Amino acid sequence: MASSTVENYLKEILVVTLETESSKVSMGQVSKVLRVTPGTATAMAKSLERDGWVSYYPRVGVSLTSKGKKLAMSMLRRHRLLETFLVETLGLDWSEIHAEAEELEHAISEKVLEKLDEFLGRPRFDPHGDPIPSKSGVIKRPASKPLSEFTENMSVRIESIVDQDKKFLKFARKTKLVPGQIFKILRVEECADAMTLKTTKGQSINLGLRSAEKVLALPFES
Amino acid sequence: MASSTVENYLKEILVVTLETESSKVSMGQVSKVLRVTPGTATAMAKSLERDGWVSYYPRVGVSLTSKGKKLAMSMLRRHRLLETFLVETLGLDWSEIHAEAEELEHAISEKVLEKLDEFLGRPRFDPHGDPIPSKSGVIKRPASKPLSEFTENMSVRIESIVDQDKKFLKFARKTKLVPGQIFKILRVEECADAMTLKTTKGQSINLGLRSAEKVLALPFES
DNA sequence: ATATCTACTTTGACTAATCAAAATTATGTC
DNA sequence: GACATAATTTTGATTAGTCAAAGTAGATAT
Repeated sequence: MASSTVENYLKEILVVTLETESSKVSMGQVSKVLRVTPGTATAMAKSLERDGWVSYYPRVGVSLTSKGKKLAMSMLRRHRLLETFLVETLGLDWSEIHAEAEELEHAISEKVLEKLDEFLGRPRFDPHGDPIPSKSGVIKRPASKPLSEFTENMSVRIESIVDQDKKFLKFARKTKLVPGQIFKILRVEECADAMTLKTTKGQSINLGLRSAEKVLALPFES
Repeated sequence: MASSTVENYLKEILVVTLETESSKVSMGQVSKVLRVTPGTATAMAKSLERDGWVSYYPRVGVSLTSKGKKLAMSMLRRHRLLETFLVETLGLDWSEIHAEAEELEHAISEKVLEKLDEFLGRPRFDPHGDPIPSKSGVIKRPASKPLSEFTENMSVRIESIVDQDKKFLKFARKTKLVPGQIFKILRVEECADAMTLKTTKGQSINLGLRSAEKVLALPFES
């Protein structure tokens, strides 16, 4: 049985793998996302390898084995289903569900998860718009890309917010920068490092490009 | 912050305290309910005392401090609310919810618990019929007593099943020996160590006195 | 009152997970 | 190519929680 520490390492390694689209994750990245010292990450890499969760290439990084990937996917599924439950059923605030799900995901059994999935109507996306892996570990990621990569006059549908920073999530919610919303891109000012969006109702938002990178969207044909 | 190990020790100490109605719980009992060696229980007693959760009287036992009792009550509340949720909302089987709640109770935050309580309509009893402590830690226990202490021709209302043994719970469910049910006591045969009950619908059950001790009931005036 | 038994405590050892700080190895610059 | 810098690994130490086995204290019995 994997401890919740192990589950966390595997899940975060998977998330970084998906984000960077390279199979090996460096110890530096691991130690950063898990907020441990580099030495701890190295020690953990060895013990994860010993137990068959990852392959460890000294001074290069780790990559998930198929056993490791399976567990990591299952963690992602737990996390996202729980987030959905917390928002949809219990009405918790969008900005606070991440930490809650982070705890619960280690405690919920497959059986309960299955019932929860059923109860929620087998949702395919969580409240952030991220896809929920299926029971068998398949994940369908729509080809969304950061807002910062769209050009003027395009219409977009927000898919997800990459960042988990509380303040940013609060801001995003206030300005309706949430999954499902449609925006038109009014202006992109590369030199001023900013872009202006408009909702269908006419409200406009100014967004720094730094922030725009954290918001994934799909082109929207109206 | 208390670890989930500490939470478990405190909760079980509280349960034993309530059951035996004596404030001190011996190390033997602690080691038995927590399934650890006696040495481990002693070591833990010391560290619980160091952190102010219990008072430890060597060779006698431990008793909860008010701080310890508060946390233990909160654990009991979590446990029973979660069991209620698992049965009422997710439709899990009565006999399997204990173990599930045992895990989840350490992961759920006060905030989520509060929302869950609201969602469930602030229930006062869990599916086993045990009272759910209020947020402030108050527990109302009706004056129920074991079935074995009732006499012939009395009508009783089942309040709770003390035992957590899976097989017994399965049997109890099948024979409708569940909280809320009304039975009439047909016969008590002290010498044969058995009693016979009858549901309002006329079905009868034979129960050993050993088992009858595990079923708490209230007198029922029809 | 002494022997015995049972419950409890102590001791020594182990694993998982962590940190700090020192040692090592790549990487990049001039 | 030598040297500085950044990333990684090693080493030594700590804490929580556990067990096995040896030691001790109280209670019980004869």
